[in-house]
Amino acid sequence: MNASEPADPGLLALAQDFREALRHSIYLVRRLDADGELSAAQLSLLKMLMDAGPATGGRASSASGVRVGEIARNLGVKVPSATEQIIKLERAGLARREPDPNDSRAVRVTLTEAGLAAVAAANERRNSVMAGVLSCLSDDDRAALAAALPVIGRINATLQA
Amino acid sequence: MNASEPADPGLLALAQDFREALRHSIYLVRRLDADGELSAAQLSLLKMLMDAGPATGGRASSASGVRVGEIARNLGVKVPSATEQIIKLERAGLARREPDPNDSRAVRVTLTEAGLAAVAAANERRNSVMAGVLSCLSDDDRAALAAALPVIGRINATLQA
DNA sequence: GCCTAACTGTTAGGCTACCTAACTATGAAC
DNA sequence: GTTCATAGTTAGGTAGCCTAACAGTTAGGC
Repeated sequence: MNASEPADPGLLALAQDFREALRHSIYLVRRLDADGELSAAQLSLLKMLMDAGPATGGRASSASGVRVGEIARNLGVKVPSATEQIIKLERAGLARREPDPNDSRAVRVTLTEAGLAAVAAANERRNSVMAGVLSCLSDDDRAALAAALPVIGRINATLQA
Repeated sequence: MNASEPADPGLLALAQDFREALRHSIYLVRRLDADGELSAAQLSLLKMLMDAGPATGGRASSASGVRVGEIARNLGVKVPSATEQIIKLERAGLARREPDPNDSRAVRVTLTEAGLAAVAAANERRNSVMAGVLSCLSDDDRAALAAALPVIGRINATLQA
């Protein structure tokens, strides 16, 4: 984390390779997201609502839905950016915005039926495209990829904090 | 590649997990690219010039530098987008645009000294940040990651074609 | 009680990077 | 030497992000 250390050369090489892999992957991601029905940002937001949907984090005391600030933090964007996306989704009938009964400053965002269906459809479509790409790999390659995904998840989780 | 096939459930699960990992990784990438000196798009372009720099692809007959169309294809963007970035880099003194001696329609883009230095500096900085992140992992995790990178590279190479 | 401070979200304005469509200029084919 | 294809640029538009400024709500200190 500290730039003042010289850093292990092997670690730097891995860092470089990983960066390179991610850099090239944006092309893949762009292709996946070019299916037109839902933008990457919007799908991420809807998915988040779905995951955290039914019961917020929470207790019976907490109302259903996710707060705007929480959404922003989860997506790694600032609050105004989240608001913008939420408004678009609301206009599209995929999400709903309701005042929080416990805190009138806050807004609770929930998925509509249509939103749930849209997430499912978009995910299915993108997954099948991705599966098509992965089907060209060898079994060993797929195993190596599968083994690394939790690691990448761990890396991303670290940053969230 | 074909949506009409039902597709192996295991493959679909892997596809979903991989998509998820990439989706979360954009946060990491954003952090890495937020160092201000060079945008992600510009660094990618400069890096490409550096990699393909000295001798295009080519023979002695081909002039030095990379053509705009080739740059666009390599970055996975359309030609006007490439032109836009190239012009910015040119204005910043990091790249040079010269007419192709063999084909007056074409333009050859090359790195300047300053451009080379900028790539090196930006890369170093980003690598050390990334290394910092990776240093929090266990040895096993790093090994798993290292094993998967060539696979991801293979996936990306497939798409390029 | 009330005034200030902290917090939640929206609005306004601006930036970057991408896109498509239309154009210019050169090269190649016949 | 037209005609067609190719290489890049220009013009205009969109999505998604940002910061700064704002409005409303809650919580604390006195």
